[in-house]
Amino acid sequence: MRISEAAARSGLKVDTIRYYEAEGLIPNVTRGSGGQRRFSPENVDWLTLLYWLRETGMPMKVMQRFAALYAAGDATIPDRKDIFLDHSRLLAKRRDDLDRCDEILTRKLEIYEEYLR
Amino acid sequence: MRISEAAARSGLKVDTIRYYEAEGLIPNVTRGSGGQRRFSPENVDWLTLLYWLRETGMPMKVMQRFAALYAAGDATIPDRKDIFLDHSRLLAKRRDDLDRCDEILTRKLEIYEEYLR
DNA sequence: ATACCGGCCTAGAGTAACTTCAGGTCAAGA
DNA sequence: TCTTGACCTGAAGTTACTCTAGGCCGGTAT
Repeated sequence: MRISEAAARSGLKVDTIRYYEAEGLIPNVTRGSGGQRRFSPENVDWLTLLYWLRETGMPMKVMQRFAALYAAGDATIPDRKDIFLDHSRLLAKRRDDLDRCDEILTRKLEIYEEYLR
Repeated sequence: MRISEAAARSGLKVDTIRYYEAEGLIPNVTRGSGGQRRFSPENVDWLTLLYWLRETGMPMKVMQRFAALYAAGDATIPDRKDIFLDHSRLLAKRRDDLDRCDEILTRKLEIYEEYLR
C-alpha cells in the first residue's frame, strides 16, 4: 500500500513517516517504479508500534537503537527485551504522574467550586 | 527564596523557570535589589502546578492563557475551570494510551520469551 | 576592607522532534 | 491526452526547552 494508507492505519502522519524513514527508524521500506514508497502489512505493524512508543514518550534515540537491533537479527532479542522492559517502567511512572496531576486538578476544582457557590 | 530553591521545590529547572517567566507564565515575580528574582511560597505553588501540567502534556499556549486568566482576577474562574476540566479529559485519554501501549509491549515480550525458550 | 567565588543575570545559539513549504514528478481516471 | 490529487526531495520554520558566553551580585574568609 502507499504512504497515505500506511499513515491512516498506523496513526502517524505522512510527513512523520517520511521523517522516521530518513532517520533510520523503519526497516525494509521498498520503492515502486516511480520512486514511491510501498508499505507491507509488516511495515504498518512496525509503524503502529512506533506510534504507540512515541505517544507514550519513548525518545527517538531509543527507537533508533531498537530499529538497529531489529535489523541486526534475532541475536539482539535480549537487548530489545530490555528496551521494552525499560519502557514499561516508564509507563508506570507516567501513570503515577497522571494520578498525581489529577489529584492537584481535583483540589483546584474544589476550590473553584467553593468560590463559585 | 531564590531561583535555585524554587527550582528544587517545584521540579522545574532554573533555566525553565526563567524561560517561563519571559513567556509570561509566572505572575508576581519580584526582584531583589541587585535584580535577582525572589520567589514567594505562592510563586512556588504556581511553579509546581506548571510542572505537573507540563509533565502531563499541557501545551504552553494553554498555560499562557491560564496565567493571563489568573492575572485578570476572580471573574475568570469559570474559564480556568474549563481549562482544568479539558486537561482532566486529556489525562484520561493518556491513561488509555498507556494501557494500550502496555498491552502491545506485553504481547511483544511474550513473543520474545517464547523465542528465547 | 577586600578578595574570592558560587550563584544569578541576559542575549543568543543549539537541540529534538517534528511540520510546513517550494518546486517538481507520478499515475490513474475522464 | 489531459488533468489533478498524491507523491517526491531538500530546506526552512516551529515548539519548548537547554546550553553557552560573558558579565554582575553577595555572602564569607582573610
